[in-house]
Amino acid sequence: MPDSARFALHRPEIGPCLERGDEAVARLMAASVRTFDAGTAIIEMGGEHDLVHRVRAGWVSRVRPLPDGRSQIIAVFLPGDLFGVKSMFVTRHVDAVEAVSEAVVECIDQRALRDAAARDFDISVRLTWQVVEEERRLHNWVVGLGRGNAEERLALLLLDLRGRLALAGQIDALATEYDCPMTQQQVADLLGLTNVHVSRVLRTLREEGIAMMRAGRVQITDLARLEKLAYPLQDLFEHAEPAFGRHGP
Amino acid sequence: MPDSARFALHRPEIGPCLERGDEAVARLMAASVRTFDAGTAIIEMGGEHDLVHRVRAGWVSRVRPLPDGRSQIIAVFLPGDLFGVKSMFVTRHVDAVEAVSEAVVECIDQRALRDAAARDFDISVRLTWQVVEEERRLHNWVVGLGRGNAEERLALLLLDLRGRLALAGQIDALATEYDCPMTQQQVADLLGLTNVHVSRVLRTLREEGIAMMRAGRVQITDLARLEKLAYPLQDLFEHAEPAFGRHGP
DNA sequence: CGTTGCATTGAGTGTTGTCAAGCTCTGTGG
DNA sequence: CCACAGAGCTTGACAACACTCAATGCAACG
Repeated sequence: MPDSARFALHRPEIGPCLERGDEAVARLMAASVRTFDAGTAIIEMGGEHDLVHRVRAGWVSRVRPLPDGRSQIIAVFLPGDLFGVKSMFVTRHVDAVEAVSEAVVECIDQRALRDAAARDFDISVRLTWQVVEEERRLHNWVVGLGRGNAEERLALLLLDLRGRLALAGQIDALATEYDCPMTQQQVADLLGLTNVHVSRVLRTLREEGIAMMRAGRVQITDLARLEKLAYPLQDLFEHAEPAFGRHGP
Repeated sequence: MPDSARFALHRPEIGPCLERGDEAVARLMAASVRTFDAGTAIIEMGGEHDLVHRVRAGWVSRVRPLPDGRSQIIAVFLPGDLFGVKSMFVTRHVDAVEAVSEAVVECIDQRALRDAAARDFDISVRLTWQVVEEERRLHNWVVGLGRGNAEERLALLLLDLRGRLALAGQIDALATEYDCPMTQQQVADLLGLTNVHVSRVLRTLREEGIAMMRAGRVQITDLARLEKLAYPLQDLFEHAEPAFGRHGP
């Protein structure tokens, strides 16, 4: 699946390292592949668990339900992403992880992965990249939620998903449409809005001829204007720039 | 400075490990202590740098200014916190780090720290703890920004700062007041609000006899009600639970 | 052919932002 | 000692944005 630029980096020498690490991780996990229906829990909230997961196909989300019924999606994981890397250091997890679409997920015991990382430097690079990349995305997301209005957040989301799907090799880098299995309620929980308002903002984007999101598919009809909308929230340095080259052996 | 519970954990056997690691890090950094005036930049935005920092005294913030003048504070670091740990893996940083109050900060080259971590397991535990803890805080913050109203966010902030200052040994664990050098504008940038609205919400908290924030000092006058306000956003498992006990030597 | 889940729309409300003015406090220079 | 400037905080009037509630539409599916 991953061709050349599965991991886009400013330090090109790391690319092959990450590629190999990713393949090695996938090989290690190949023994334990499971499929989850859309909407089912992959990791229960509040439980203890010792597994590091990797998305093989489908979309997955980290969700925090509030005691009063509200809920917030904290992150979305796409094919190729690792999640629960934190399991290597923390046993108890406060949020649930759910399948957004039908999802194929593989996993490995955190201890076995740690041993593998100790033996194979590529694997440890791959793990670290995931953590650093995740923190970068969280920072961007805090900015979007804190300072973006509904239109800006939605524009940012559509572009972010496009970019990540392209990196994951799911779509062409220049593609202007892609499948998106999220319901409007899920988009709302991710953007910190209500489903009703998401519907309204989508309507204006549609009427303006900028983008459409319908029947599980996103179509960007005016990329330039969409980017202009999201511009204030955009991370100017699109991708992290790991300095693994400096690592000793 | 740090007495018993500088690091509150569910796995008590890690406590000493973190204590020792923290002291070791502080010792390593003792050579390069600098003082910054309130409002000055510690790390410039967009620059490259190879330093991992530690706050010795004062408050520090990671801030992302938007091109149109808005800005969002992504994180606040208190005495004892490490920041820029990411420097060990990434050279370019997209946000600035600024002193909120006059701040005393020490630092070390990321490479030297990595070598030290390889030699001293306590140090690597301390570093990992910082990263995991930071991710946990970001997750909580995304929930607060996405789903909390102004009052809930402010209540959460006041309690969060209190808890962290207590862990940092700056105040007593049961203290109901503490110094807070942030201006209302900074609080607004942190909470994703305007300074005007922060002022309004503070007034209601004051009028209700719940809490006050004036002249650089926070006084919580009705802790129970403040906690009730923040309750929906509260992380039910207050502190991370590192599984370092599983580590091999 | 209902039922169910999701999306859409409208009307009314509430929270938060904007703009602008005035206030308090502090430090500075006359 | 006073006048002044500046920064930060407060307040009010108003506008904008997003939410709530409720009704309807529209598929997919049994």
